[in-house]
Amino acid sequence: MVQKSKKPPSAAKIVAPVAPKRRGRPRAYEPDVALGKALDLFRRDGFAATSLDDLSAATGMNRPSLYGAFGDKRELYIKSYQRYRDDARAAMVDIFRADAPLRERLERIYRIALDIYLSGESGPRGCFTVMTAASEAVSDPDIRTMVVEGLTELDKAFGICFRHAKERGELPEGTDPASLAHLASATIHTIAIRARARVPRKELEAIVKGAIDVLCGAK
Amino acid sequence: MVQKSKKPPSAAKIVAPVAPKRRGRPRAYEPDVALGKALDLFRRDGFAATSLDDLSAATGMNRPSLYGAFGDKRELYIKSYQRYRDDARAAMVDIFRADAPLRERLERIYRIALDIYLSGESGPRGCFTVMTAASEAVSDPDIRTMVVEGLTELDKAFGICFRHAKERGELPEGTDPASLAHLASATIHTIAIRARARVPRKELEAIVKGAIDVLCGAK
DNA sequence: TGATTTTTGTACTGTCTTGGATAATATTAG
DNA sequence: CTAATATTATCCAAGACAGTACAAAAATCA
Repeated sequence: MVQKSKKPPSAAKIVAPVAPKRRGRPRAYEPDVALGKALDLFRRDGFAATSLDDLSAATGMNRPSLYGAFGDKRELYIKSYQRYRDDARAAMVDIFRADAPLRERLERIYRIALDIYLSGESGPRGCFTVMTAASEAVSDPDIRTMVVEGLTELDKAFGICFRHAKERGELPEGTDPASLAHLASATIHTIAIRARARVPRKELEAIVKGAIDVLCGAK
Repeated sequence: MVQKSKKPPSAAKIVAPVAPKRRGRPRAYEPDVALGKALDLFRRDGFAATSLDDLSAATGMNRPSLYGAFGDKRELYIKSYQRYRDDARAAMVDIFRADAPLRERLERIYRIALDIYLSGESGPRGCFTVMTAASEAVSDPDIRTMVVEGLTELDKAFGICFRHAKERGELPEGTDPASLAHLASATIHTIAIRARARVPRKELEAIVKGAIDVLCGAK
């Protein structure tokens, strides 16, 4: 009922990005940008400290519209988190798939991570997973599942990186790609936390540089 | 006024743990254990989601007593965080100071970290700094300062570890102790996050083991 | 004993909170 | 033009919330 099918089951799914001629009064908001605003709020203040009034003000939608579009607060939070993960994945997937030397790939991944964590008008926004979702994860099984998925996805992506590098001889024979992958993920996590504490980008870049040196087996 | 001197300025500071014969009605609570209960709540639910009623119920103190003893909610949160840091430091300082081989020191540190993060009746409690304090750090300068202090303190402790190890020849000549220290801290952070997502101890121990292998330059 | 001091217990205030009910509005379908 | 439909805008209800006022209670001091 909440998410009722938006169209009568038409023969073919039309992917028309424009005017499917909906029936009633037109929406005064764009769901995508509204969700983006909600994401920004949740990311800055967390679940509990973000009120529906805040969300209403930020999205320009009034309360009933919010409910109609996204469900209750928790559903909106989860949809925001999904959006965040989708965005983050989209920003990194090309680099993970790219056919570049290990060091270059790592440099590019961490540069993007820093961009994500440090952007934001009212201070660095940090990582949704680390800053707010992980907190909710203890008490909310659905969020917990998403967090675990996100963590293992990152581990795996790094894992593939290091395995490739080892196969190409970029890494010494004895190295364990899985361990290096976990350390690479850990570096993501530590800079997310430090970014949130307003550690300046220069320092974070130094930490990243040191980590890359170790992970690439340089000296 | 909040923290008024508890005794009339006596000649010598008496460290008597018993009955200094206070004047009025005796307290029905012990400040230390009450603060511990408050810490547990804040750690589980974060600042915003923890209400004064919750705190009142958990500590057994009623609202006015809470205010009298610890100040308002934010002050109580900060005092809880200080308590957490004191406890964590106390649990690790001996190991950091101990004169043991690098690998053994790391193993002991991480074992204690896991104990801290995984304990708790209603699920793993995670790390106060990572789970809730870092979130508040963007908007609250005082908390931010405490978080940064905590992070750098850990970095430094690990830094001393690795520098010692290098001086003793436990590490190859080219290694950079500061980078290894940051990776050791990052490992602390990553297990704190994963613990909160209810990743089982076995897996966390495997991650730690892999990290130690890399950090000790094994293989 | 009576005065003083400190803490407790109860009750209160005004604000904020989530979620929803209702009516007005804007569009399409026939 | 009329009916159907989807969205908006306004308002409301019930409860949670932080913080405080005030009197009763329990101790020490003189």
